[in-house]
Amino acid sequence: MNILEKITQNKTAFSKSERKVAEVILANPQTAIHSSIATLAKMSDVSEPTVNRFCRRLDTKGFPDFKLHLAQSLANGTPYVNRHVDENDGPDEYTNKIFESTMASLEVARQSLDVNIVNRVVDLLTQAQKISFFGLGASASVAHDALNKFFRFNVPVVYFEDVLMQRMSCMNSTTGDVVVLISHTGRTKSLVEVAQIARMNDATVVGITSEDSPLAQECTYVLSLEVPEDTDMYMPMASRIAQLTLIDVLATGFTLRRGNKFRENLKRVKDTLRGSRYEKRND
Amino acid sequence: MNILEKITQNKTAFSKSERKVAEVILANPQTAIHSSIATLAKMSDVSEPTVNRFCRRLDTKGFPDFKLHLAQSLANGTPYVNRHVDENDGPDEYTNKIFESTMASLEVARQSLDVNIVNRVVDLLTQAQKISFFGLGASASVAHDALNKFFRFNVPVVYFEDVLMQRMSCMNSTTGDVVVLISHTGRTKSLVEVAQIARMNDATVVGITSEDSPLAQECTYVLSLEVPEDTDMYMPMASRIAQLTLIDVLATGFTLRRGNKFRENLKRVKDTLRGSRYEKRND
DNA sequence: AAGAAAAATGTAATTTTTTGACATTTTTTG
DNA sequence: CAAAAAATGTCAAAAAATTACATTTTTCTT
Repeated sequence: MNILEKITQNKTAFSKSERKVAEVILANPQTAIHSSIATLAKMSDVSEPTVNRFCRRLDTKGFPDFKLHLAQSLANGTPYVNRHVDENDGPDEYTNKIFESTMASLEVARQSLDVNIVNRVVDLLTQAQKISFFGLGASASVAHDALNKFFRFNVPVVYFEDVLMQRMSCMNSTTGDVVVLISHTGRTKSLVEVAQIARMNDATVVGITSEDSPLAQECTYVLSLEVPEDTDMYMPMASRIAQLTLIDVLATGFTLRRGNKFRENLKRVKDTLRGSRYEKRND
Repeated sequence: MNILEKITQNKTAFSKSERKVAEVILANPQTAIHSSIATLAKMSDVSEPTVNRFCRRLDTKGFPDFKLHLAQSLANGTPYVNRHVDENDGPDEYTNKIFESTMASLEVARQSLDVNIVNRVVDLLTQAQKISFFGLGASASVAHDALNKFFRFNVPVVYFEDVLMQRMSCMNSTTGDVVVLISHTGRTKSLVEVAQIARMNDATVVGITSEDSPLAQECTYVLSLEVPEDTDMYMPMASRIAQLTLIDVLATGFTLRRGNKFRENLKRVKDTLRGSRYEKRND
């Protein structure tokens, strides 16, 4: 586990002096990894062995080993989630915190994803007669995005924002149709009902939602994305971002599965757009 | 830059002994970060100062500093490979590659962002009489998402997918209105025209687009997001994800600026949604 | 609330690790 | 082939981290 999160979590279990060390490190981890144990001890106003004991408590071999772990936590690509925006943050701070926690959520999401199901869903999609993407509220824009991506593939794809339209669309579905439902919590009543309707009409229902949710129970396949809950108010909805990335994964899997001829086709679609754009200067 | 790549690249510039060190490190970087300079020297069959000199040649302060860099390179699991999806990737591979490249793009985007402009745009938004979010194609879903987020803030916010509606809406704009235009390339003709119309009608135009693009030229403020271009076909549109994250940043800045009473209000909106959801079991 | 036990912390010495100075070897170049 | 330059190693000094132990603080018992 990320050692910065570990520090944050264990904070209560620390002794008074150890907590002082923790504060200093959390306040400025970048400085910490470039300091010697003596410097850090002075900054925390404790003795050197205390810093050493602090390191050991976090299951590291000692101070140098601790620094290694810390460096890894700070490395690009593995930011830590616990960077919560608070009231007094300036633009610089909240911008960085949001980007970092978004990246961290993506990492968590990736790990929670079951690749086998991804593969099976890609299979399904390539063979589908019709694909529908539905979501409500914040997830609506994700469905919207999916529409955009899959539309280029020249497959029959459908998206409605309106619940009634979603229901009607599902009423008319048949075997071979795939309905993809997107919901972070998986507790939105109307969406669960849409799932039921789709299933009753022999469509295959794929849920992009959290495991064990009411929605998940109604789905044929569940692509579960466990993203840290947006506990506090400022927390951006990282779930959407994870969902979008998953859509990218599905779209990519789709393209790969369809093979070469299909990809050429895709290129033609891209070229068609050119007319609506200003040319790029060749500089 | 990733230090492992750096070693690979500079390999030719190294001296004979230094190359020996390089080999040993590249062969087993994990071992390297947990060894002392003495151990590593013995493994490479060179003297300790040689290892030290090797570290310095790579622009590090010394051996411990080198280990820190190395640890960071090793942090995100897959160190020195360029992560592009290729034809022969299995589900496991392309899933990981997409997640990783998305995270990497976010990092790049964050660094390209000018915080001062973020701050000024947040200012603008908090004082706006009306906020419009417009985008076309893939960026439409980003605008859609922005609508969702800002709608909760109980401010007059507008979003149209249709170009004609966008134009009409801008025709009617006045001083105090803010129009946010989203486009990765900034070369979509109709959107550039929308920007011109908005400006002619005294609206402030904010562009979320790439610097120096035709669209950027027409904007009052440009939030430039330099995201690696989707050069190859499989590359997902990471730009959207960066745009969404930026929307999160703006929304967060907005909330912070509005202060406490506003946040309580926000909580009430959230509570209202509860009726439409299945309760979470308390387990 | 006093005193004993346990836990936490600091001091100082020891050990380990890293670095610097300089000698020796190897390589390069005219 | 010799002289200069570069590379490498040896050894000692310096820096850093760790250990052992003393002192202080906290906790628990009576």
